[in-house]
Amino acid sequence: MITHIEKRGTKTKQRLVEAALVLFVEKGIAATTTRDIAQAAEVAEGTIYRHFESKEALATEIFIEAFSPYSKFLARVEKGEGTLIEKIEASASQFYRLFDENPLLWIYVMTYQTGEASKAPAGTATPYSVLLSLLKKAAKTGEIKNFDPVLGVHILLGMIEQPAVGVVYRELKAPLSPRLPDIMLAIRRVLSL
Amino acid sequence: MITHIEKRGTKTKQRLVEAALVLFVEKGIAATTTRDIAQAAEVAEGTIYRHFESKEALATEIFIEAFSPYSKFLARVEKGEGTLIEKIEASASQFYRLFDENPLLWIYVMTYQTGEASKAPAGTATPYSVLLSLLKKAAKTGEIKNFDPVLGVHILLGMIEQPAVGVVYRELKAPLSPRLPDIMLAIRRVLSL
Amino acid sequence: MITHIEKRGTKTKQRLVEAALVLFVEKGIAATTTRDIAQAAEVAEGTIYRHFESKEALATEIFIEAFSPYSKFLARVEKGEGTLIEKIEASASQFYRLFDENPLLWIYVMTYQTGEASKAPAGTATPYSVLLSLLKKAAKTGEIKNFDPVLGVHILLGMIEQPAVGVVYRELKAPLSPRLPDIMLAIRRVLSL
Amino acid sequence: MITHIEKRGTKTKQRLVEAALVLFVEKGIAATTTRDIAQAAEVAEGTIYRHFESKEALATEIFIEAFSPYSKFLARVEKGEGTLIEKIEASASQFYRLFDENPLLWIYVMTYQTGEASKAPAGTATPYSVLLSLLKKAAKTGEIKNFDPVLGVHILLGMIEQPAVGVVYRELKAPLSPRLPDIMLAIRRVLSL
DNA sequence: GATGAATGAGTATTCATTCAT
DNA sequence: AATGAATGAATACTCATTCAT
Repeated sequence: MITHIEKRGTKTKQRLVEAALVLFVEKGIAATTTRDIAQAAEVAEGTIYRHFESKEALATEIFIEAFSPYSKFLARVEKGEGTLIEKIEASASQFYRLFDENPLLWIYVMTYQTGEASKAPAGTATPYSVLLSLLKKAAKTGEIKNFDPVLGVHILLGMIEQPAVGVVYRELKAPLSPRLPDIMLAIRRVLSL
Repeated sequence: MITHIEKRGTKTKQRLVEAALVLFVEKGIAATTTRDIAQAAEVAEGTIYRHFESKEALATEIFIEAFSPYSKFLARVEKGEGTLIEKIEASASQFYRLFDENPLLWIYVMTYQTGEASKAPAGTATPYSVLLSLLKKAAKTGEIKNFDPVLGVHILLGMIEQPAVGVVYRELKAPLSPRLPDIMLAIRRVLSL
Repeated sequence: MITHIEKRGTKTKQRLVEAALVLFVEKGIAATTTRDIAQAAEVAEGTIYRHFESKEALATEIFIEAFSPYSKFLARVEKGEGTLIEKIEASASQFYRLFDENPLLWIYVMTYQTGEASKAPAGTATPYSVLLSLLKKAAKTGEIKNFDPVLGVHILLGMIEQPAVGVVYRELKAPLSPRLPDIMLAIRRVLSL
Repeated sequence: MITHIEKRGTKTKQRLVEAALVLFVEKGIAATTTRDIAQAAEVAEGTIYRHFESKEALATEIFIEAFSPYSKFLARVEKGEGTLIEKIEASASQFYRLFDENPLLWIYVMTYQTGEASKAPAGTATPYSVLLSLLKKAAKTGEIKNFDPVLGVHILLGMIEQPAVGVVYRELKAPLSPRLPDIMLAIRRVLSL
């Protein structure tokens, strides 16, 4: 059957991505071999190269595939209507929603981003870039005061992202979304809003 | 001449550690080759093995050497006198002091710790373990209220550690210690203290 | 063409075994490098590891492959019908037959056996174990007299195996099988049979 | 004290030889590292090179030191007075005497001799060369009959040397010298003398 | 004589990638 | 699309040997 063959192909790629993701998070990209990936996905090693140009390309594709929709979401939030705190909440809420759907993927995204620095094309909206622009604007309008925006961004980023690390290391129970109100409360206090 | 007296052996080991540290942070342990290290330290590859049992042992030694004194410091803080906020400030202050002395080393310690999970012997005091015990005690005495201590720990950890990441990626200017008052203010607000 | 059909994989493994055998006998296992083997077999060094887990595994497989059928043969002789001298003759005759087919292989087996002691699983029939059991039984039935069986076994083993060494060092002309009658005559004299 | 220093040197060389001998027999020359030897002899690795030009030279010296007096003994026996059987007995007797003094050394000599072929200078009297010349002469004088001398030599060599192997593998109890009469009886029977 | 740090060539083994089937 | 044998460059690590002290 034709559809069977079609699906086989699609499925194979999906299996490769899923297998690779687990391994990349577990042992890091460099320490994961193509053999590991092929075995976990139950395909031949050569098959990886039917779907991806290289191991690196596979790693990058997983990152981009996840990050780029979120980046677009962040760009929309930045340009949209709303107060500072509403925009921060929208960003964090979406991050936790995505994280809860696939925690492994987002831990991968978080470490990939810092580990390999900015493999994301320059100009892409990142949590850092968007938060920074929001805080700077709010400082200008007097919405917040007495704060170095760059320091503020890092404090906020830490508050939002570190709980995700907690979930992966089983210190915090999934899902993360229900924690949003508590975290937002803390953020509001920090910003005195 | 004074410099003439320095032992060759000690110097070589020190050069290896310094070269490895830079490379480990830059590209990760797995992606750093013994050849890289030897070239950077300007010694023969074989020389690495006169001072360390393996590349892994070198990586572990760098971590332990840095982390274990800080861990002992944390343990002393935990058992010592003082309010919650004083203890948090003491821990963070010491961390920033050490970080400012050698930012690379402490970025390495932070990533090594999470990357390879708990290569630190079980029972060792970590920022997470100490903060958790402090918050739990404070919750019991009513010093703080309405907070899941585990979530609280991750929020605080994020607030303290993320600025260090900012320094390494050149978003925040070193040194970090002068930022302590601002960060402690934010923490006090979060804890409503 | 018929030769076209031969599987590449099988051939490669066979070429590796043959190349390794020559080198192992010539210079010993330890002194033979994987590079030597690969060059002699005209394959890449990495190819060795597609067929064998390690150099040691290759060495062991060659030994087992040759020795284990002979060991089974010895076990059958031991349990079968016949006089002492008939059984000794059967064992020696089979050894010489195999030796004449591939002298190198059997020199390898002889040295491997003693060199690495008993890599052969315990309980395997060896020339020593079988001859010893035969001599002990014959001593009990009175078939032979006045002899320490253990000393006797070593004398007989030396008589049977040392001529094979002579062939390899070109002191005796191959094949060895035609020498069997003379050697058996000597053995009969020693045993006074 | 002067003599103390002198003896220290001599002792060091002796300790090196003894340590190396054990290791060479245990694991083979190639598989024995200079580090192994230095550790076993409790000296620094560099010290080996005060006493020997190379690891190979050390291995060769051990062999020559043991073998060459025996070789001279064999040459004297060959040229001396006596019947065939007396000369064989003298050779074997001396071999067993030396073997009993230091079994390890003589196992080493036996394997070194065959392993590295003829590192002994050409023209040196070896058990093989002497036995061959004796048997050939005896065949000419009619002392023995109906025998290919080369085959005969290998049979006799096997009968004499294999028991030594038995001792090393703990199948036969040391010392070997008391076995000489039984072995000579067997040899006499083989030669019909 | 003795040391032990240092070397550099070499070792077994791994691995991302290719390619004929 | 998929396979898996083959590759060759690279890897962590070893080792006999040297040499300043």
